[in-house]
Amino acid sequence: MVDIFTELNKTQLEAVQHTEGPSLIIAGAGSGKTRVLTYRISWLLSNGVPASSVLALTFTNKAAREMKERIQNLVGDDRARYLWMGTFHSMFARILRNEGHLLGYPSSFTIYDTTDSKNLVKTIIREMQLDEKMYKPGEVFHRISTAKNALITPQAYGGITELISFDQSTRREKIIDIYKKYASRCLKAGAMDFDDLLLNTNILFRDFPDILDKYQQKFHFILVDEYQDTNLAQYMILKKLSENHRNICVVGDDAQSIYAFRGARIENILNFRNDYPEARVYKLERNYRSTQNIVEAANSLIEKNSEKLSKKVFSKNDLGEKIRVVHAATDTEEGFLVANAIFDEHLQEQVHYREFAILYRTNAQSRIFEEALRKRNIPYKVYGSVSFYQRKEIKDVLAYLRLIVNPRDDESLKRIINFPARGIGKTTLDKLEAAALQSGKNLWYVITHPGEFDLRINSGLQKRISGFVQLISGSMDKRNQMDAYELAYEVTKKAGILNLMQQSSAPEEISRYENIQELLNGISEFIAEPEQEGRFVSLDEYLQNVSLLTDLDTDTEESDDSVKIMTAHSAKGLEFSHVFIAGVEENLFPSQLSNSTQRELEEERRLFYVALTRAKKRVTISWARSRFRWGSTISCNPSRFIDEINPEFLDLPSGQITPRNGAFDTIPNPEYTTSSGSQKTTVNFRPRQRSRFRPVNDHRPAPNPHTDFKSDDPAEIFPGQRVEHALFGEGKVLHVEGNLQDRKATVFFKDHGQKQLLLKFARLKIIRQHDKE
DNA sequence: TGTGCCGTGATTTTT
DNA sequence: TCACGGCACA
Repeated sequence: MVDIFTELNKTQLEAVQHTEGPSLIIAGAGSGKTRVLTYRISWLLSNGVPASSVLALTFTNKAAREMKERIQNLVGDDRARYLWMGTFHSMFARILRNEGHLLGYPSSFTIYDTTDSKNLVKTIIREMQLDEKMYKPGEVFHRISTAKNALITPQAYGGITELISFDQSTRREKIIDIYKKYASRCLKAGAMDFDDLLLNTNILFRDFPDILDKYQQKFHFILVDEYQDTNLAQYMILKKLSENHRNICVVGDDAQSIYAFRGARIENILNFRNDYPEARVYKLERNYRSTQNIVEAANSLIEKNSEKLSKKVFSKNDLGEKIRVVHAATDTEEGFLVANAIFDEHLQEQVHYREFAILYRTNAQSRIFEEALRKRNIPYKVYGSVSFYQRKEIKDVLAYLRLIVNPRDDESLKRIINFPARGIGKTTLDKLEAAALQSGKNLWYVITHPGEFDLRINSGLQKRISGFVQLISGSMDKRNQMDAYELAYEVTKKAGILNLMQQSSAPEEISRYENIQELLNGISEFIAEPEQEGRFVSLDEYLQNVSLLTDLDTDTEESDDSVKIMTAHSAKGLEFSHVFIAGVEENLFPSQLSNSTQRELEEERRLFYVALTRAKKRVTISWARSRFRWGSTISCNPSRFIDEINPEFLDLPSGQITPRNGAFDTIPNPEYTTSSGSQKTTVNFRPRQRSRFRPVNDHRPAPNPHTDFKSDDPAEIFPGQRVEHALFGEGKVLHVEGNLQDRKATVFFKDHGQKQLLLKFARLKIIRQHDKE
């Protein structure tokens, strides 16, 4: 093991070596909290603590993976392997796979994501014949989710007068009934949603003391990352599990609590010492990441919050530059100014593009920066757009796999019974659902026992349905002979999904096809992973793993030199040399929906604090005087947060912020003109393709040949050329039409025939200028 | 059963 | 503005 005495400062060392009894580590931004956690676990392991008795919880797969890797490096693979280290959800899912039968769940239960959950809520609302405008599925689901996070079961919901009277005040008194139905339907389907993983663990521990006892005995040491973000359900589980040994170590920063809107309770960390009076508190106050200026500026801002633990974060790094505050006339100009600044700094200061990040409050702001960066030919990656696993085609394929593993999963069945289209339409599905509802059976039971129901379905339809049944049950039988990849590949092929997409030349279809390939690659990587040690990996195992992934778990490859664009929320835990915080305006940051109460405003302020402290060297805050929102231009004022930073740390060009300050005028900006025509130049510039995020967890899909495909500029494509397409291979350009943005080419591919391709999507590589056969 | 038009409504979101 | 969902039609 590395010498911890040289690698850690005094407080860090103390926190690492504190083994017995509860401890609270207050870790300021950039203070080396991950380092402390990993060393602490390594310390435990190298002092003879068995890995299987250590439970280490994080909020993201990425954080868990990074820590695991670091621990492996410190103490070796074989020791680290048996750690219970992962996200709250995945660790408790693991417990529920083992013990869930006590609550009536199969060990191969399906995990519903938010979309599945909302769909089910919607179905129930329809069945109850409620007005969908009054009972919006999303809102109803949110109520249910909030209840679950607060450990309120459907049975308990009625007893909470606050909830009932709130529902009455919004004239939605049926929410309790929807919640009850929703819960029983999930149970019937053998499915849990994300919140159930926590709620059911609580129920399990509450109703089965022997099970609780077993895990209390098992986990001698519990460590929790980002403790400020735990909700009540998580808090209770931790409290119960640590009751016996009381070796719980929580790490967090109250100043970075930004998920209250999802049920996180900042008071969990604020009150830790009440729960564990004997707890030792360690404060990591030295920031190793940022310059003194950035740290001091962030401190001066967060001081405005009343709810906080006392700590004084400081930096011994360089003093650094002041925070630049710049403003633009319009949001479009803001995009240009930021893009130009990045371009110049990259060029003049030799900073890699990957050292830049643009942070904002809402995802909708990304477009402007995408366009501006593209125009400057600056590589970028947008985080947090449509998740890979949320894409329709991915969800469709996964629904097949889920149904094979858990035929009770009605949501999956509904999703795919008519995809690809096999002539089983809405009317038929309604009949099946009615039969299922009446009999209390699952849809799968209904379609496998059609004789038991009075379905009134004609023979043609019956044939099609039994074809579907055969497709699925055929694969079910092979679950133990074929591994996850073989089975997934076979199903996708047999269901005709691959064919369906291969046939089409529509750009969206091609992209879908590529995504499915990526998914399959991912499965293949998963089963080949060293951790599997070459054993047989079933589809069940793969699905258990995949349900809890999001594409934020993607590794940023070292070689990837691109500017990162994301919300301030997504940036938590990351660091960049140069950070741009954009759209720092009243009603945007802080959000207009969050400045009504003191608590909400304080959370916005913490979010801004998080954004500031991502930066190592330089922060640039920008705002625009007018912004295009929801179809019209609105005028904006600079955010109060700019005022709240001690001006001593700010670089305000003429001393104060007024709409007249042309702070960015100092930056060379040949592209941009302030004339009213400037907007036009950008408006018709559309993103060619949203930068895609590969689904990567611990298992990285094999590099997709299509991703590495180098294409030529659409403007260079002309009739007569010999070109290559990632999927269709070689072909000859017959005809090109349309203007630059909508340029469409007719290409004859020798293996796939004639296709029409929109050049802004289809990537073509020129092989020869003139096709001489 | 599949397609196209119109109206509505729109934060943040580790799982 | 843009995306999605509902409804009307073929």
